[in-house]
Amino acid sequence: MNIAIKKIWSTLQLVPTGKVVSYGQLADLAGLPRRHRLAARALKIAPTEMALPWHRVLATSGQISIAKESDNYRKQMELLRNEGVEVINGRVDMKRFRWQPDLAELLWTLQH
DNA sequence: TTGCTGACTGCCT
DNA sequence: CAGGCAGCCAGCA
Repeated sequence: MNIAIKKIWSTLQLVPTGKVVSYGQLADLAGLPRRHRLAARALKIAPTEMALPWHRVLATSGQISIAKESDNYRKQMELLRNEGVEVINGRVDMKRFRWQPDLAELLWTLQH
């Protein structure tokens, strides 16, 4: 499996409960600027048994980026609400819920 | 190699 | 706020 995909997955594990990131932000944090579409692909092909917090990734607009009719769409909304993230009309207020780690937090997280 | 597609973005109407 | 669209970059036929 592609090393870039693995970076996306491992970076996603750092996103704390109750916070969200955009695809582009996730790629940036993984050290892969301009690879937001790769981040999307990484989530799509991620094995279920990895138990990644895939639901904490949204479009930069705050919209859920899955087909509204799909089971996963409903599941993502449910998972987010379960951890305190407000979802209104399929959209999250990114100003309030975006994960914005500062350098100290990132370093701490990477050590544990 | 070429062309098309997509769980994306930013810009412009 | 909703579309439309070009740019983007892997994966796949």
